Amino acid sequence: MQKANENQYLQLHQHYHYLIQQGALKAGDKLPSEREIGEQFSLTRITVRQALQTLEADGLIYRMNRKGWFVSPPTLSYNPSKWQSFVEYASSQGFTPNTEVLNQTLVPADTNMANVFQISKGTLLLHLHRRRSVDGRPILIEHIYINPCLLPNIEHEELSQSLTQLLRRNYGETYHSMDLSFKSTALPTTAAADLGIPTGLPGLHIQRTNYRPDGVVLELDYEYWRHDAVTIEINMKGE
Amino acid sequence: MQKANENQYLQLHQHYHYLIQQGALKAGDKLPSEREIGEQFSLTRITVRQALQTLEADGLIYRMNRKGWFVSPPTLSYNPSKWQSFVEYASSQGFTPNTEVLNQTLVPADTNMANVFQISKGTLLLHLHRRRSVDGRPILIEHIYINPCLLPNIEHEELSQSLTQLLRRNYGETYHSMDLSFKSTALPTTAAADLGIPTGLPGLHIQRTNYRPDGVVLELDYEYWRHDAVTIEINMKGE
DNA sequence: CAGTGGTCTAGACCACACC
DNA sequence: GTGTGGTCTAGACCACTGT
Repeated sequence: MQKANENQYLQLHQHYHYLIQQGALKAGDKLPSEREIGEQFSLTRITVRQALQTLEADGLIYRMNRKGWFVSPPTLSYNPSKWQSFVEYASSQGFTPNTEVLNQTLVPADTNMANVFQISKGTLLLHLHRRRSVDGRPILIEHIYINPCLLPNIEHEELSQSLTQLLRRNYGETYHSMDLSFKSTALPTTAAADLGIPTGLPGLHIQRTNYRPDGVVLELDYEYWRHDAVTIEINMKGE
Repeated sequence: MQKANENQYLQLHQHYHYLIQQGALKAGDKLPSEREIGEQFSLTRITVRQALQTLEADGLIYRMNRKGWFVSPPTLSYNPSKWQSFVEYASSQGFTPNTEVLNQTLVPADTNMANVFQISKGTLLLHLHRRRSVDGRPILIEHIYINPCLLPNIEHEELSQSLTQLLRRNYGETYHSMDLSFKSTALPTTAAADLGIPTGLPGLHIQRTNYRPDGVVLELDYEYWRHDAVTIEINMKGE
């Protein structure tokens, strides 16, 4: 019943914030159940959940659907200016990366895609839908569109590997420049489902367009990241 | 009482999502009060709030403290690779930008700052705490640290203006390169308070380090953005 | 099966904004 | 003042996980 300086959910938030920062709770540790926490602090489950959701927004904890709340591991650092593949930068940071191809189809280009790739509407594009994980935790959903005319037989390659490396090795293609767009937004329902997390959680949406040296678009990439899984690092030279 | 295909809060979410996308609700429009919405759809306030918070996570609506919920305006596009000032890129996108200096002090460098600026611990740094708005809506809190030894008398300048332009005009300094780091995280309590929004909302944290041509650090900048106010755009050349 | 989080009801009081 | 969102109580049932 205390109406002290602080709201109760913020006090509970600070409690766990402290435990995690001090290392009393470590990455991957499971928190007590919401009901247990409620009993321990004489709080309603709703209040407990508000505290947990605030910690989740901080990126300090995450939930596995109906399994419980867990302390978040450190974030992956993603540096587009290094032109490294996911496997390269995840491994070099001590994570064990994994890629799954969820779907792989040829789809006709709509008006927008036709514009981007400078092809006529209806031309078939390779659509690659992948899920990438580190240490067994899914953190990223990719939707990649590639113009197969530029890369004959690419659809018969093993597409769970690094596209960067695949293109270099088999087709001699080399990325020349890319446009990136970052937006913090809730994960779309489908991406959240693919990641196994509830709809509406904050996420990071990245759109990437890769160009060949001659300016032709090689690859269009929509990425949906867990908001707490990644830090973007970029080094810019100018001006 | 319907336990149909969809949760009730997701149905309500879709309802407003549709209204906003169709333009029936426009940027800046106020939504009905939580209690009114609850009556209209026979839902509890908690369920209504869950739907509203999901729309907020999408960036479609935002709240003004105890005033109500409003439809979000379009995002500001921030392109660090263009080396433009806030005023330049906000104006060119049709927004009316504004900058307020919340605080301006000389602070002794701690160990970390001393390392970054390659000065001895305790040397005085200029700390600039600013709030930036577009069309009257605060969207960004800045904490800037500058080594005043490199820029004599800078503390007597009008510091609500663009630092980029100020440095160019008065000191001949020109940025040469910068390191950027982006992280999606909840806004710290103080930043949320400065922005007039509740603690714990998702936000975008940007850390920027600006270097002189000789590699000396000119400026260290911590930025906290509303998550729904900005899209980061970057063009990279390589490799 | 029991335990977990996910959703929801039907209220309550508070602090603050606006009039 | 009244009305708003902010916080909180004390329950409930459901869907799914792991045994």
